[in-house]
Amino acid sequence: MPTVTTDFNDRTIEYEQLLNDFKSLLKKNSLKFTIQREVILETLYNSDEHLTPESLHHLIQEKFPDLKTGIATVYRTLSLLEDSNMVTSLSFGAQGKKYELGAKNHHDHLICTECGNITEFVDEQIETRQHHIADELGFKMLDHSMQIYGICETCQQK
Amino acid sequence: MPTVTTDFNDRTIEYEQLLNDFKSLLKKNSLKFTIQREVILETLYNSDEHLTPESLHHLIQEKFPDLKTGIATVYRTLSLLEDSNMVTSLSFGAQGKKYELGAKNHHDHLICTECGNITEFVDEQIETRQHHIADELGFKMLDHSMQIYGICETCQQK
DNA sequence: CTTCTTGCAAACGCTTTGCACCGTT
DNA sequence: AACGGTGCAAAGCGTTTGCAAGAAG
Repeated sequence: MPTVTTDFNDRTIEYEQLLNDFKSLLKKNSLKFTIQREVILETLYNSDEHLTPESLHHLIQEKFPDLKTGIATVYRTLSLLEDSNMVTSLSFGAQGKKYELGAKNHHDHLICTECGNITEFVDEQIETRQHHIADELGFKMLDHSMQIYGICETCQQK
Repeated sequence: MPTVTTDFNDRTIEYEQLLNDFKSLLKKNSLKFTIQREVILETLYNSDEHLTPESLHHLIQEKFPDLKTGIATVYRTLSLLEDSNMVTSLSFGAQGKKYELGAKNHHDHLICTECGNITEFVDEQIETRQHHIADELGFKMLDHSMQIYGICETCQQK
């Protein structure tokens, strides 16, 4: 073994925590831990992209062709994960949703209207204000999402 | 004529401006001004709700049953209005979009996850930060939307 | 009279569901 | 053994489109 790669270790530990959370969640609800469910979680974890159910399905078919995972299972698992707040989604009208693991740090999104790419950001001032606003208006805040739409640097140069 | 009702006058003037904008838009693109298009704009204007294409269609069928406006026309007109930035939409995954006139003052949304109702708000601090963020990340900002999800006062009491 | 618009119905694309078989517990 | 999960194909549902008839310019 070469010298320890902290990055890799961090990722590994993070993933195992995630996997354990998932297993606990399943147990708590008398649901079963299956290979398909694990592969979906793992693929989400290893992707830096925001994935559509379809693109997630494709990734899984490429990496684990033997499993023959059906798209229905991908949808069912994503719903399960979203209901338990392990993943979050962004909506795109009739074009569906894109999903990402919610275990990552919270962040908001800059979406390029030309190429569809998504850049993440966090701004503490905005986070703080959101809590103030919900309080003022009598809402019990559960979640929030913010998207800035525009043209990214790359597309501006075209 | 009775004494002037400023509220009514404001609304009327506002609507006529809107209608003129719409007519200009159509003319500029060699499109035609039809009764259906006018009725869609008017119904959007007279609604305080965020409307789905379906609910907008229902409203129109109730108020103008003789027109027999088809849902396809509602969709086509909403797309037209959205493309020209006269209306804005909120996405709800596969459940579609809700539309509102964009001519109103800009605002963000508090969405109740229990009853689905939408409360509007504006916060200048957040508006300002959004511009800063887009600038910092090299985005040419075109638009943005922010939603806070939570449980509204009414639903908390249930 | 030309061109755009409309309503209708069919097509579409993403998502959900019913079912028989299979895997986990 | 019992119970939930899976893949498949069909159904669902909101949205879009092709087309012939109709209205606007």
